This record gives sequence, C-alpha cells and structure tokens, in this order.
Amino acid sequence: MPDTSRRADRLPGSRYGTRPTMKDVAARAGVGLKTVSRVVNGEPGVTPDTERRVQEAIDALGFRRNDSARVLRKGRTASIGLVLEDLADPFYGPLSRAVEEVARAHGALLINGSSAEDPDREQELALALCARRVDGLVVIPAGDDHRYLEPEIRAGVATVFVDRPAGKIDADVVLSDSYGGARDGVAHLIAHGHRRIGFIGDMPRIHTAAERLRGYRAAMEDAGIVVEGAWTSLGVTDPERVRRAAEEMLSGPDPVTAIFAGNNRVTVTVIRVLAEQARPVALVGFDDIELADLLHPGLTVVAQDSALLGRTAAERLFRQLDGTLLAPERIELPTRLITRGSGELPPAD
Amino acid sequence: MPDTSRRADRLPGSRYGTRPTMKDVAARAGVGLKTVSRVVNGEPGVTPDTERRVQEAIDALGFRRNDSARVLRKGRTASIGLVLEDLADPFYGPLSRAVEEVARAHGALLINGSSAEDPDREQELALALCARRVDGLVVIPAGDDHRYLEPEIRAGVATVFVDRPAGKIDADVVLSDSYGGARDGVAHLIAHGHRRIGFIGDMPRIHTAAERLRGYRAAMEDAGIVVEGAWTSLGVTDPERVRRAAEEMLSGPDPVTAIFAGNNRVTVTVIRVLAEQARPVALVGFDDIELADLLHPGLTVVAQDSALLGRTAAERLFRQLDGTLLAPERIELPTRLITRGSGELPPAD
DNA sequence: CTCGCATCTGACAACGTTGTCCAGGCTCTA
DNA sequence: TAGAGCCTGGACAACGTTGTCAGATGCGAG
Repeated sequence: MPDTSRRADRLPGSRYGTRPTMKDVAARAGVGLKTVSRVVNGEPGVTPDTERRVQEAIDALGFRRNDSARVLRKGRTASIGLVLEDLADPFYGPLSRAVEEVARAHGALLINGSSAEDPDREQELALALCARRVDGLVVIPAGDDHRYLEPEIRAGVATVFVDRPAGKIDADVVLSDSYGGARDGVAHLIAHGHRRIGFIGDMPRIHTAAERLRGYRAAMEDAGIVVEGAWTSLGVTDPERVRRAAEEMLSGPDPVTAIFAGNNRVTVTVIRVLAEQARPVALVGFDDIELADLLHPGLTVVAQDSALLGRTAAERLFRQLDGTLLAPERIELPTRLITRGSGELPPAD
Repeated sequence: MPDTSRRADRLPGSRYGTRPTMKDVAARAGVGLKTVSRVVNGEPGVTPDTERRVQEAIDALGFRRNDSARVLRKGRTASIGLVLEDLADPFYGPLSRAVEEVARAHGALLINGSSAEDPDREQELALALCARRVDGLVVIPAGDDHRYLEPEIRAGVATVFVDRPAGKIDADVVLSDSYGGARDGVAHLIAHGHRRIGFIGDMPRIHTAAERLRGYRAAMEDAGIVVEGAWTSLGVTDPERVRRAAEEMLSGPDPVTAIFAGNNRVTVTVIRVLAEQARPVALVGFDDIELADLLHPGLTVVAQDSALLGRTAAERLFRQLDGTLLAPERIELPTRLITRGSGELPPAD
C-alpha cells in the first residue's frame, strides 16, 4: 500500500496545494502549452506520437485540469444549483436525485443546498450559487419575494421554481395541484360519511399550505358544511404541537371524526395520536409515506410524485438554456388519491 | 411586477450572459478597479463617501463577484464535495444534510453527487469535483480501489471516507460497527429462542454487507448453531428478488423462524412478505425506518445514526484542512439495538 | 510655507486555461 | 525543383479577480 499518510507534505509552508499546471506538463513533455490543452480536450491536430508524450507527462505529474480557470475563460460552468428546504426530508431526496439525473444527462454537475425553510438563507444560498456562476437554478422557495434574483435572471441564469411559486417575479414554476388534491382528499372523507373533519397544516404563508387549506374549505363548502374554528390548525409542524392540535380536535363535546393532514410530517404525528385513540378516526394525508400500506389501517393519502416534479423542472431548465423556451409558464402536476383504509373508516359517532 | 420574461434578451447574439464586472462598476463609480475589490470584500482603507459611490454602482448594475475568478486567484474554493450512493435513499439524506451543516459552519458550500453504486461513476464524480478544486472530499465508496485519488490527496485535497473503508489507500474512515451491530441483532434473536435464522443482505463486495454477514455468522457460531446454506441470501436488494429469497427461506420442510435483514431496503420488502405469512416470523433489520414503531408488531432494528456519521466525517475533514490532523484514522461508531416487538417474537415451531 | 507622515487610491502582474493567429515543415503536383 | 497547400505546434492575449507596490492627497507640525 502506497504511503499517502504524509500529511506534513501538505501543511502550509511546504508545497501545500501546489498542483501541476498545463505549463508544467508542457515543459515535461517538451511541447507548447496549447498542445497540452489540445490533448486534454481531445481537440484534433496533434500527432499520435506527441499525444502520447503529453499523456505520459500528465500521468506522471498527476495533472488535472483546473475547471475554475476553464470556466473563467469559457463563461459556462456546466453546473446547476438546487436550493431546497431540507435534504433530510424524504420528500426532497427523490426530487433532488431526479434533478441530478437530468443534469448528468446534460453533462452538468448539481450543487445543492438546504434553506432550512429560512427565506434569508434561501437568498444567501441562491446568490452564492450565482456567484459560482451556475448556469441555472432550481429553487424550492422558502421566502415569498424573489426579486433579488432579477439581476441574475437578466444576466442569463436559467431559473425554475418548484413546489411553490416564485414571489413577485414572473418565472417558470412546476408544482403539484395542492388545491385539487386536498379538495379531493377531503371530499373522499365526506363521501364516507364524515362531516366534522379537522385540518392540520403548515403556515399559510407557505403557498402549498395555503392551497391545501383552500382545497379543504372548498370541499367542505361544496358539501354544505360550515367549518368550525376549532377544526383547523395552521402553522404547526413540530411533533409536539401537532400532537396537541390533534388531541384538541379529538376531545370536547363535538370531536372531529376525521382528520386531513397537510403534509408528511404532520401525517406521521397524527398517525401516532390516532393509534392511541379508543375509537377509530379516519385520516387522509397529503404526501405518500413509505410503508403506508403496512399500517393498520393502511394510510390513505393524496400522493404527489416528487421525482416527477424534479425531473420536469430540470428539463425545463435545460430547455431555457437551449434557448428553446420563451415564455415563463406555470406547470401543475396532478395528485393521486391512494386509498388504503384509513380514509375509508366510517365516522364513529 | 417587473418584466423578467423577455428571454430574447438572453439569446445568443444579443447581450446573452453579459455580466457587469468590477471594471464596469469602477467605471460607473469613477474609481479604480482595486477600490471596487476592496469594497466588495469589506477591506479597510476606503472612505465612506467612496464606498457609498461604489455600492450604488454595484446595486445599479446588479454586479455580483465572479467566484471562479476569485478561486483562480486565491487557490481555495471554500467548497467541499460529497459523493454518495443515492440521495433518494432515506439513509443518505440526513447524512448529506449533516455534512452540509458542518460545511456551512465553516463557510463552505457542499457539492454532492450520486454514484448510483457504480464504481466508475464514483470515480468520474470524485475527479470532476477535484477538477472544480473542492477543498475536500467526503466519499461513500462504491468501488474498492481508490488509488485514483492519490494525486489529489497529495495535492492537498482533504479526504474522508464514510460508511465503508477506502480501498487500497490509507485514509480517514468513519463507519458504523456493522459487524458488532449484526452480531448483537442476531444474538438477540437467538436469545429469544430462535435457531433457524435467515440472513438477507447485499453483495459481499460491499464492505458493510460483508461485515454484517460476518456478524451474523459470529453470533450463530457463538451459539453453537451450524448455518445451513439455504439460510443466507447474498447480493439481492431489489424487491422482487428479496421477496423470492424470503419466501424460499420460509417454505420447505425446515423453514427459518426468524430473519435478519441486512439493510433498510431489504427490511422493507421482508416486512411485506412476513405480513402475508400465516405464522409469525421474527425480524430484526439493520438501519432504522420511519414509522417502525407503528407497525404490527413494531419493528426491532439495529440502528445507526447516519447524521452522526456525516457530522463526524465532515468535522474530521475540516480538521484536516486546518492542519490539526496528522495520521489517518479509522473511527467506528456504535450501533444501537431498538426493540419494538418483531425481534422478540418467539419461534413458531 | 514647506516638509513629513498617514491615509486613500490605482496601475500592474499574476492565477490557469482557451481562442486566435501565424510560422515552420511537410507532401504533392506541375 | 519550385510553388501551393496542408498539417502540426507555439506565442500571445484574454477571461475577472486579488496582492503588491507606488503614487496622490490631505493634514498637522515646524
């Protein structure tokens, strides 16, 4: 095993970080600088013999082209950025992966970062990516004002927003039909006899949360049901508060007989609460969850395809870069109601 | 709403991609180039009045520093790379996020890519990141030969391997105690009376898979049980084949009474198969799974802390970059057996 | 009023690569 | 054998930034 452990070689003061350049390779191979460049980039106009000499020098020195310099010269970075909320959320993993695959197919690298649902951090991240001169940006908005991106877009950074629309600028958006999905989910509960249905969702400043709430209200209204204040709980996602919200809806003289959960994190906590209840309570959740079919009862959900969201957005991004695309558009992907049992429980009145 | 939709502005031929540079800002503010640089970087030695003029020019032109040029000049990129297997796998999401947080705390950006468990792609990706001159690299190995990284490490790229050891080079490694975890998990089943225990895991060329198999064998041997060939199934992870493997173990004259599942993907499929069985079969899985406590019975697992793996690795990476660290080390994090019911079922002989 | 000093500013080179362009050597033909 | 044309290789500038260093400016003191 070769000795790679001599870290002292790399400490400041010694030859730390010194890397061979094309100039070094050229000197060693006894050729000109540009000839090395030609070999490295597979350009024509180099005799096999020269090419071999250059290649040997490259291998001997462990040369690797410095893409920073290349980018500086060429203008394009062949990389795109993805700003999302939290990579650890199972909803975003497949989305990110899908964007990566599309990028790879176009020879681009993906740089992604988490905004942690903080608008300032989203901006900081997006602008840092722009400073790196990514060719394009896929953004899952945390904030609701994206005018800070105007100079970038004008300068040629392709931009697509996913999952939630851009704020105060006109740009491509790819999202799921939150309104329709929630309406269908709640209508499903109503169709199974429920009238007192609770809604637990995120802060209405988040577009998807607001849309789902709107869908809930629409379904209730369509059925002629007047929603009572105690039935909706907004802006709670941390387990502790979701738990309290659910328990409150389920207690009192007129408890809800069914709950619609506004996203996967809420759903998970509500499942736990319902598992502790004496009487069965129906549940439909927005977002699918792994193992949902193995619960008792199976979990009925309004599913969105996060990978498809990512793929669609990324493809649109590259079409912007091709120049194929002209007008910004809003693309809404349908959701799918998957019945597994929890949404078909009758009211336990 | 301002008009950002005129993509024609950005088509080749027009002023596509033209961005203001410091020179432009300097011209507009009527100052020298270096003065702009000073303002942008918050260096001292600029009168408030001059600074204000420069700042106005920056805002007016929508200038943003080109980090590629900066990197070229300064040598450091303030970014690190992460090569993992698949971002969509719930095991890697938290790991990636943890690395990102540590990077952020050090003012660095994280670039990550998926190798899709393909050694060639891992190499391609790692070298692409090196060409971008990342300061450091966190690698979850797909292959078993990492000598291709030698020139990079020698050139000063800090490197830490996670989850699986590096192949044929001496480098920092952070991993979970797969051997011990599997041994404990299997011993747990034995302690509950099982003797015919099946093992379903990934290809033994993957280090973690081999270690878990070794742990299984050790536990069995410790108990004086001779493992029959039909009890182990290696190299299967896709649901279809896992299903078949499990069903085979459970049929025949001498079926297993318990199964140890080698990773989260295997576990999920095995749960489904077991749910269809007439008699109860005990199960312990490696890796925790969301909602594991809500299954019937609850899923007993050997849990590893993927976020801690990531955090530990990233911190070690930055200590390498500080020059604080000298000799490569192998850090093994303990696993934790979480009993929830499925591993405590008695044999149904 | 002049000198010296401190403070602020700008000219210039360099980072490593690629695009442009020209020189030199070769082959082929007349 | 001379001229035309092709092929290979190299010199040089440019990309946008930062570090170095020297010049300019203003102020106070002698």
